[in-house]
Parts: sequence; C-alpha cells; structure tokens
Amino acid sequence: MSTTENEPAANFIRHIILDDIANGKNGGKVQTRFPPEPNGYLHVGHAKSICLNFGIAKEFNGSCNLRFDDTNPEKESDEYAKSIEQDIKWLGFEWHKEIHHASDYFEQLYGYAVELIEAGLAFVDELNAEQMREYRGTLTEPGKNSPYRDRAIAENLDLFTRMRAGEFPDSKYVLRAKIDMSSPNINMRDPIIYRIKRAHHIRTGDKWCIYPMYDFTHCISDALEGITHSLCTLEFEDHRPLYDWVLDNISLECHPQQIEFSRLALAYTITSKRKLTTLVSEKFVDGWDDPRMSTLSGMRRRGYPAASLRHFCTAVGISKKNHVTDMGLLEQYVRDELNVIAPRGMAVLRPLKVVIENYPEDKIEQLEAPIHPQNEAMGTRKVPFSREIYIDQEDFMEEANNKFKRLVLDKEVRLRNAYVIHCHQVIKDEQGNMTELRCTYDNQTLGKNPEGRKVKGVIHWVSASESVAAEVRVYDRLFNTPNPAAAEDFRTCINPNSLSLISSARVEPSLAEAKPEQCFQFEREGYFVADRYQHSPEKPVFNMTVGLRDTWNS
RNA sequence: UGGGGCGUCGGCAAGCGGCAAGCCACUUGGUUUUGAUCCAAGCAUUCGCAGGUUCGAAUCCUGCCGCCCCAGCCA
Repeated sequence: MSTTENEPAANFIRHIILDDIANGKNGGKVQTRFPPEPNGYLHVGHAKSICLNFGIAKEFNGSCNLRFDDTNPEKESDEYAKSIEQDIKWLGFEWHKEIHHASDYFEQLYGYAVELIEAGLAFVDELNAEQMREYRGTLTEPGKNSPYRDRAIAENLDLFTRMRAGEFPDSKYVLRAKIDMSSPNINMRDPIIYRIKRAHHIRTGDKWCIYPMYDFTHCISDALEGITHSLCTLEFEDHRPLYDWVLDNISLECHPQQIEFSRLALAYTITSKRKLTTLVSEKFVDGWDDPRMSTLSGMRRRGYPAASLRHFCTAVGISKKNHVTDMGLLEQYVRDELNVIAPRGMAVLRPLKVVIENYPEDKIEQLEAPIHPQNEAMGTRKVPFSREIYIDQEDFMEEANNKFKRLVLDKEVRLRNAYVIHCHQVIKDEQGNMTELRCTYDNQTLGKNPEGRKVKGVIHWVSASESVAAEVRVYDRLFNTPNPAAAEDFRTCINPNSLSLISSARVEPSLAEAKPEQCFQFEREGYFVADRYQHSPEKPVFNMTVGLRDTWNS
C-alpha cells in the first residue's frame, strides 16, 4: 500500500487551504481545532476528524487546539474528558499547548451576548418550550415573532443580568438572537443563545446557572483562539449562516471559516455517541472499551495499532459525499501494520491430542523458530517439541480431497517449524468423537524437506506438556446488518454471537510471556493481542484483533 | 411541498474543458515450512439521466431523477 501519512491525499479542504495560503489569507497561518463534547468516548468517526484537523495543521506548519465543548453540563463528565485526552494521545497526536475549554470563555461569551442585546440584536424571551415550537413555524411555513421580541434594550439587559444572578427558575427565560422568523433556514429563526440551567459544571462548578448554546459558543471560541479553518461535519452546514452572523455582529475581528465534510460511516458498526452509550448502559457490551466497540479505546483493546487507524483515515479521504466504508478497508490496514510488527507464535484454539509414537517419552527438544519469517533481525524463539502435542481440530480429517492441505488419516503433513508427521490411527470415544491421533514423525525432516516425496500442507501445533492454557476471545461483528443506524431500533440488529469465548486454548511458552497490549500473529490463525487488563503470564488472555486473510474459507 | 448538500468501478476517492489517478475488494499467474506475506499481470470506451455549448465535456449551461440533513432550552 502506497498511502502513507507522509503523502497527504488530495481533498477539497486541502485545496481551500492551499488557496488561502497562496492568497495570503490569515497571513498564511493555519490553525485548527478538535472540539469534542466530553459526553462520551471517542469513536472511529472522531479518529477521522482528529487525523484531519491535526494532520492539516501539521502539514502547513500550524497547530491544532484541543477544546472541550463543555456547554451542556448535564451530559458531561470528567471521566469522558480524561478518556478523550488519553485516546488522542494514543492515536499519536499532540494538541497545541494547554487544553482549551468553551467554559474558559464563559465570561467573554456573556460579554458578547450583552453586546448583542445592546445592539438590539438579542432579546430575552419567556415563551415556554412548547410555545416556542409553535412560533417557530415548520419547514415549509415561516415562523411568527415572539410577543416579547420588541422588549426595550434596557429591559433585556436587566432581565439577562438577573438570569445570570439566578433570580429565575430553570427554563423561565432564554436569550434569543433577533434574526428572522421567516428565514427558510430554521436555524436563523431567532435561535436561543442562552438558557437557564442549574447544573453542576465539571469545570465551573456552580458559578453559572445560565449556559450558552453551541451556535453562539462555537464560533466565538474559534475566533478567540484564532482558528483559521473550523472543520466540522455536514450536519452543521445549515448552521454556518448563524456562525457567520454571530461573528459579524460582535466586536471580534477574527472570523474563522467553517468548512463541512461528511462523517465517517463504517459498515456493520455504529458511530453515534448516543447509540454507543446505549450499548454500554444497557450492557450489550462490557464497557466503552469492549473490543467489539468502535470506540478508540475499544479498538485499542482489540489490538488495532494506532498507526493503522491513521493510515485508514488517510485512505478513506475527505469529501462531502454520504458514504459507507467497508469494514474490510480498516481491517486491511490493521493487518498491514501488524504483519510487519507482530512477532509470530503458535496457539491451538481447539486442541486435538496427537501422540507421536516413535518419539521418546521423556524427550523435550527446544526447537528454534524465527520470531518473524520476513525479518531476521527480530531473532528467534525456542519452541518445545515433545511426544504429545496438540493440533487444531480443524486441521485434521479422516478423509479429504486434494484441496485439503492439512493432516489426513494415512497421510503426511508438516508441523510448522518442526517435523513431518504421518497419521495412521484415529482414536474415538463411545459417541464417535475423535479424542486422539496416533502418528509417527520423520526425524530427517527438521529444517529440510523429506527426500523423494512432497508434503504440501503445514499446520501449527503446541507441545501438550510445555504449552500454557489460555483464554482466547474471538470476535465477530457486533451488528448483523450493514447499516444498523438505519434500523428502527438498532438494538434489534445486534449479533448475538459477536463474542466467542475459548477457554481451553493452548499457547506456546513465548506467548504466555506476553506483556499486556502486546500484539502477535498466531500463525495460520490471525492477529491477537494480550488483553490490556486481564492478561498475565500465569493466566494468559488474548483478544483476537483480526483474522489472517483467508482464501480457503471464502 | 421551504432551505441546505451530494451523485465518478463492488466499497472509498482523485480529477475542475484536452486520452478516467490511487487504495480496498476481486481475477489470473509466480515464490513460500503460515491456504498469510511478497512479486507480476488484469480489473470504468465511461463519470445519476436527458438535452445543449464546444474542434473537444466527468468537468460549462438547461431540465429531470435519486439520496442525505434541518422544525432540541443537544452538540
């Protein structure tokens, strides 16, 4: 794959910025920001935005601020804020200097609201929510002016001061911009810019009982930080006139340019904080970092390298098209990265005992195997070989056609990194289940092919006595429909078999020694990661990251 | 039926008047002690549709068709 982080893909936002720089706009400076609300964990969709904002800033020698858009205290928490900081760092980005918060600007925001009132461009309304909805009109009919719209400026000032002072109950009054109730753009029909809400804020505590709305806050925060390009998703396109209106009507010189791009949509997953919250709160998954989640912390725990997410984000590109990206694209970048960095090892997920009759009972050989067959520099590891071993149940058949390149009764197969064995007997229990294979090995086949015959198959194995019991979690997609977000109730699309717990897997000793979060390739199976929290050398726990590309089963 | 957007290969996505980039997927060969990796080759006479302008149109114009977003005191 030739797409790398060093070769930014062409997209319309880059073109705009390139033009701006060529025209000397903003003195050639580029300043972006990533503005999450701390009301949930970051997901793949955010990764796209992070890569865009931080990537653009870096490319043009600018910087990117991290700013928490914390204007709705009821939904926000410090846990979320902390997780967001961690996830951004994990993804490999550094924000410019200290973290910003919309709440840092509450005092200034209040001042600009007063400016608007003084200019006759904002008024205190006392319609209740339901009345306001009626006055707003519909998509096809204009709205009506609020009866309180023409309040005197002095009265508006007085009321707004008292709103701040806490003289009124929640929701009694709101501050509204005075724009145009007949605008075809509903966002311009005298939008609310402040509401009374007695909620404890994670940063300002109980200092405020009025909080500014997004549309008023975001543009001013951008301007205060000297943002040049304010990149956001498509649903804010209709808000751009309001973004511009606010900045055009207050005494702030800086006027950032808002540019919208389409959200990332990944097939078979969900990228909505609200829905992800539901999965967690209703226990469909085991927390925000469940490896099946499309959260950054979930993908981290799943074993996705941060670099693969960055490559993926570069590869999907930026456009204004509503799209659905194949999960396969992400997985391919994950494999790509892991193929290069992951040490190899052997693990048997569904053990079938094999007794090698012509191998001495007490003998244990420490065979040497490469840690990475394409990268000698990674060195070698010891793999113990003994008379009793395990192979995977799926690697044996009593009868099979020539396409089956594994072990068959009365035939031979190569044991990876070891000898060629021949199976001559299958032992079964009363129910007819295979319990053991009796084989012989050819001691002339270590590191070389047998003479006079071809052995086409290679299977993996572990020593029965020297391997370590491990728990392996194999994942399938969390949803069984490509677009769960489109369902009436996305919970009905949840795949009941998204997690398979394998409690009796066996891994070679080198794998048991893994450090938490260390990634491996279990040869012929896929990529696996030692669980970040539950893995220990005594009780190894691995999560499947992604399977190897498999042309046999597909 | 108001307003704002968007339609280029199976999935992403460049291109912005002069022979349709790239990635993923897929197909076919080769290497291989991983049915992996790797290597080589193939994969849109056509850009939602229909007209028009032009020597020349995915790119410009006109008209249709389809899809997405907006009526929170959420962001």
